[in-house]
Amino acid sequence: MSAVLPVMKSTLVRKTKTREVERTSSGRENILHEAATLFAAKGYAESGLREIAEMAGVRSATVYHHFASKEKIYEEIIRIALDAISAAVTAELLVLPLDATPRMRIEASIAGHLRALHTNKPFTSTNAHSRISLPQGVNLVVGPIREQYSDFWRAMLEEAKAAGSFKPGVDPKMLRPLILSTLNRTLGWFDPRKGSLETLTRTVVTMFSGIWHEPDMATRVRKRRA
Amino acid sequence: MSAVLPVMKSTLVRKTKTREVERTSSGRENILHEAATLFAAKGYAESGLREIAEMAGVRSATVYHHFASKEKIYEEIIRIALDAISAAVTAELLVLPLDATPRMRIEASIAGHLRALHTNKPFTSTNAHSRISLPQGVNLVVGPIREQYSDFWRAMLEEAKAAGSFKPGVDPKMLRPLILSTLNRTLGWFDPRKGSLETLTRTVVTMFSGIWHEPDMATRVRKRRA
DNA sequence: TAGCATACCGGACGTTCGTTAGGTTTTGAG
DNA sequence: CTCAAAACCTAACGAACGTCCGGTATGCTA
Repeated sequence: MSAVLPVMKSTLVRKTKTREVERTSSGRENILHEAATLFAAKGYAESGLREIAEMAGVRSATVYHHFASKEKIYEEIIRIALDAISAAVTAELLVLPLDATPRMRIEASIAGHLRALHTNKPFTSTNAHSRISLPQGVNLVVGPIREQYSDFWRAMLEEAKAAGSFKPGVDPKMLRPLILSTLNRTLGWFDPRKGSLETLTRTVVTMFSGIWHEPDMATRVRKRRA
Repeated sequence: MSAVLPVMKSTLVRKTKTREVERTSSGRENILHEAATLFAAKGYAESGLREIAEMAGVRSATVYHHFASKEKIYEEIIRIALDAISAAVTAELLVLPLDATPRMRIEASIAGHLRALHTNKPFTSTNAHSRISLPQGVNLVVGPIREQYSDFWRAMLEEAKAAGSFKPGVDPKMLRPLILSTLNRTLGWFDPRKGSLETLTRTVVTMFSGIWHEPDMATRVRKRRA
């Protein structure tokens, strides 16, 4: 029995534009990107709307032409981040053979999660920094989406546990928060200019190899789609 | 050659009181504790001074009788957290035999770090949440203290690397941020009422055992001082 | 070219923020 | 009991916050 696929359904409602090609860096997209960069660097409360507007080359009133409120900007950023992560994980799982072991699926998910984090950095960093006390309304919308992704990991780890994959001494209930928090925190220190994403992934997977019961091959080469 | 001991010297200047027994929950200590609890729950910017004061049963002006500014409160909280962590790690290292291996010292440090985190939770949580953009003046004072603790870990990991303890495939430069961020993040999800600190420590140490070259004994019993 | 939706702006609103001046109560030593 | 220091208060300051109103520029469609 394979893990749930796709990991999550997309949460972004399709834009109701009839035709068009999405002009490069439209006002709205630009504001969104600059806001994400600011939120990632300074946090939500420390980033003023006038500062966001200035970064986007716009006045603060203009922001309200594109977004209903500061909270809604935040909410959309986090949804983009979560969508990117689940899409990357899904893609990574799709290239696995059908008879992949739980361990192979977990390690593929780790690779996908890490890749998504560091190729959407402003958005995923905003998401990672926001564990505590989102402005209430945001958590109501974003909470269930996060829970959906958590459930995917819970199910995958449960399979591994049922298959007897874990070494005695590890508490399986702690693995999901341990793994996900470790991955997310790489956003705070990993610099792609000083080390490759492949090295990071290999180091993390090797480090986690302490949880597995069988020795297994720890450093397999992983294929990537073009 | 053993790792640096003590880990750090205390950064708290002794209170210049002449005698006294420090009445239980003095105004100042109370404000400090409530502020730490609030910062840990909601972050720095989201915690207003009037809210801090109210939690402490005091008016906001009174806070300024004990502290020069909101930033100074923050700064002191983080210093308390860092002092507690380095004290616990030092204590854990002191009970090791003199010929302890690098691996034993690292695992002892992990145990000490985790114990300090979860026995000073409001303070250490505030410290862990504050990776990004402290109010500038705070980072100037707190940055070097953090760097001192980071240096301790760097030196310890360097010893292990020199002793050839690490499995090929792991990038030693990534180990310190990987380990420390994993430990610090446990503050966000570990609930001491649902699992013991010993189980957490054992799971983490076992998980990290993937980095070691030799099989070694992964689950040793660790002594604790009375 | 006329019409219209979209994008943007100046300027203000009410609120909350960290902070402070100046006055009152509490406390403990002599 | 005296009296100074410590602890606490009320009330306000200017600044910055998120938000919004009314009006102007822009660019596509017909």
